[in-house]
Amino acid sequence: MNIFLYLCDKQQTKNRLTYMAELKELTKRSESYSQWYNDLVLKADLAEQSPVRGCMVIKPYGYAIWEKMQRILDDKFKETGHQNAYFPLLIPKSFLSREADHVEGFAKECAVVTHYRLKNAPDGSGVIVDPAAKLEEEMIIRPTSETIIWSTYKNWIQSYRDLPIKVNQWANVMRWEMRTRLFLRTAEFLWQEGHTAHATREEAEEETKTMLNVYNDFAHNYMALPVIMGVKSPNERFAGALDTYTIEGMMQDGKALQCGTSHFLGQNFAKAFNVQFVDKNNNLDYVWASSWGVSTRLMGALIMTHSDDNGLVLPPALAPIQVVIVPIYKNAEQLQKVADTIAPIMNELKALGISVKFDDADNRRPGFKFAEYELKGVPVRLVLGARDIENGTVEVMRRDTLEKETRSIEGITEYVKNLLDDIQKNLHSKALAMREACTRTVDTYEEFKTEIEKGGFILAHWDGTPETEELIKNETKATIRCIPLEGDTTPGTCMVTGKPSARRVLFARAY
RNA sequence: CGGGGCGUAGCGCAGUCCGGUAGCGCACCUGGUUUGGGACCAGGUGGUCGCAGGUUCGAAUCCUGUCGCCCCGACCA
Repeated sequence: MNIFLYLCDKQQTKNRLTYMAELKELTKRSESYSQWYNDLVLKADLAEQSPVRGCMVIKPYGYAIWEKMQRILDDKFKETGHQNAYFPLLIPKSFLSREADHVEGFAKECAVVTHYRLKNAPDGSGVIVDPAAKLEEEMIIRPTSETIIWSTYKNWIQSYRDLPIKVNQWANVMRWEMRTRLFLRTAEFLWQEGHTAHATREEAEEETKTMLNVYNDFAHNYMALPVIMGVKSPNERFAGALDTYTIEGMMQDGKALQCGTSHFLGQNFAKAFNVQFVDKNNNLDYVWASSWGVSTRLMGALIMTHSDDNGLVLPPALAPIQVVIVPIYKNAEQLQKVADTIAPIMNELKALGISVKFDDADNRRPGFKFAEYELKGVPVRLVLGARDIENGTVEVMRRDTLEKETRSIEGITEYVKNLLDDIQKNLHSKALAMREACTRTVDTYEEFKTEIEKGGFILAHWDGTPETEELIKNETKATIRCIPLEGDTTPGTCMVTGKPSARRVLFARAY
C-alpha cells in the first residue's frame, strides 16, 4: 500500500497517511501533496528554487541522479545509431513562425532577447539596457530546437545518400511557464532532444516508435516506473507533429505525468524549412522527420512514484550511493576494528560495480545517519558495530520496505547484490500494483464524473473527436493521456455522445 | 491578470492590534559527557526588521508609496 507523507520543518517526519484505496480522501489533500513533494525535494537535497523566477538550482545529489539517467539513455541512443551534437541557444524570431502549429504552441511562453549591450545609467543608478543596442531581429531563447535544427539540416541534406540523419542534443531549454514546480515544470530545464531526418515516411515512423520503446524500456527497467505507452489525441499532440507518442506514468496522488514523448513530424518541418532531397530515381522530395525528448521532469516522476514516509526511495539502478555502511563505535579503536572488518566487503562490492559509502563521520550519531540516508533514498544500509564483530554478523536494511535483518557477514556481498536486484524489481511491482488498483473502467459519463474526482486512470470509450475531448476537459479537468498501444482493443460507444469508439482510451487529471 | 498570504540572523518563526534596549528554535563555533533510530550540558558568534519617504522625544510596530516572494485560479506538447 502506498502512503504519502508530509515532512514538517522539524527533524521528525510527521506522517500524514492516506491510503491510496481512500482516493477520495486523497483528492482533498492534493494541496498537502504538493507541499509534501516540494519539501521532500528540498530536504533530500536534490534541488532548490533559485532567485531567478521559476528557475531551479539542481544540487549535487540531485544532479548525480540525473547524470546516471543521462549516461544510461545516452548509451541507448548510441546503440540505436544516434550521434550527439549541439545547436545554438538563441533562435531568430523569424524561424519560429515558419511552422504555423509550432508557433501557435510555443509563442505564448518564449523568453525574448531584444538587446545586446548594457551601459551605466546617466544618473549613476546602476546599469541599464542600452537603447542604441537594440537587435534588428529579436532572438528567442529556445523552447525546443526543431526550428534551428531544421534550418541547419537544410544545408546538410541534398541526396538520399545524406539520409538518415540521427542526431541528439543534451541541452537546456526555456519556457516561460506561469506557475512552476521543482523538476515538474520549471522555466528552464535540462533535457535531451533527438531530431532525425529520413527518406521515407515508414522509416521516420519506425524511428518514432523505436525511440518510444527506448524510453519505455528505460522507465520500466531503470526508473522502475510502470509507464503506459500510447498515442496522444489531436488535442494533446506536439505543436507541429502528425503523431505524438507518449509514456504516461501515474503518481502516488493518482495524477498522471507525461514522462517522455516521441513525435512523428511528417514533412511539416521539412516543408517549413524547405529541406528537400533527391531520391534514387532523381525525384525531389521533402524529408520525413521525427523528434523525441525526455527532461529533468523524469526526476519528478521518480520522486513522486516511489517516495514514502521517510523520504526519497531510489531504484538501485539510479541511486548515486547504492549501499551505505554506518559504523557503530565508542572510540577510535573500535572504529578501526569496524573499518578493518568492512574493508574487504567494500572492495568486493565495488568489484561488482556497486557504489558504496562508508560513513565514519564522527559529528553525527548513528540514528541521525540512518534517518538521513533514508531521506536520501539509499537502497541498502549496512550497520556494523562491536556486537556484530563479536558475532560475525552485520545488520542489513532495505530502503523499499524498511525491513532490517541481522545476517552472517559470510556471503554478505552476494546477498547485497541480489538484494539490490530485488529492490529494483519490488519498486516496479509496487508501483504497478498501485497503478492497477487505481485504474478503472467506466462506461457512462455520469460514472466518469464521479470516478475522476477520486483520481487515478480511467479507461473509457471516446468518439475520437477533439470536440468531445474538449468538453470532457472543461467539465472535469481530465484529459486523454493517451490511446494505449497495448491492452483491451474492444470497440464500443463513446460515453458522452454514444458514437462508435474504436477502443477504450486513458483519461486522467495530469500535472 | 484576478483572489489570499508573507518579507525580522544561514534556515524556520514570534514580536506589529496597543510605539519604549532585537527575541525564540534549528544550524554554526568552543569545551565536556555521549554514540545499535534524528544526543545532552555549559558558554559563544551572528540581524541598518525588504526598500523609500512621513508622523513622533522615540518606529520592526502607525501612515503613504514601492519592490519582491509564496499559495489558489487563469495558463501549461
